[in-house]
Amino acid sequence: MDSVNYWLMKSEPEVYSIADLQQQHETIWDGVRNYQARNFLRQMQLGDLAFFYHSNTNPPGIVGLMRVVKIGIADPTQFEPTSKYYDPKSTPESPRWQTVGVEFVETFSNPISLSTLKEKFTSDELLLVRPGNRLSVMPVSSAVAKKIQIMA
DNA sequence: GCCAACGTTGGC
DNA sequence: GCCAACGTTGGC
Repeated sequence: MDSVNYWLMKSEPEVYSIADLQQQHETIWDGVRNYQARNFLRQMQLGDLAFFYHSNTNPPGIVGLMRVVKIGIADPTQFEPTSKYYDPKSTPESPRWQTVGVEFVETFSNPISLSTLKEKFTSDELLLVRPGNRLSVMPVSSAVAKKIQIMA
C-alpha cells in the first residue's frame, strides 16, 4: 500500500473557508483553472491529506487539514454556462478539468501564517514560500508536513 | 485598491 | 512557434 501524500490547497476564505468545510463536512474542490494545479489534483490518491490555506486575507496562512475522499471527478462548474468557471471548450465526453472531493479533518488551534512559514521553511522545502509562486494546489513533502502538524 | 509576477490567448 | 496584449493571483 502506498504511503499518504501531503498537499496544500488555497482558497480565499471570503469565497470558501475552513469553517465552511467544517460545516459541510465534505466538498468538491472546484474552480481550479491552472494546468499545473490540475495535474497535481490528478495525482491525488484516496486518503491523501491536504493543508487548507487561506489566501487573500490577513494574515494568509495554513488553517487546517482535510482528507481526499474522492478522486478523478470532472469539475461540474466547467459545464455551467453561468459559472465564472465555465469552459466552453470542455465537453462531458472529454472534460478538461478534473478535481477531487475532500472532507474536513481539523481546524488548527494554532494557524500558521505565511510569514511564519517563510521563517521556518526554505523555498526548496516548501513551494508555497517561493517568491512569485501562485499555484493554488501543490505538493508538500512528508517531512515538512510533519513539522507543520507539530507547529499547529 | 495597488501592482508585480505569472499564465493564457491569438494574430502573424 | 513567437510574443504582445490581456487577464488573474494574491501579498501587501
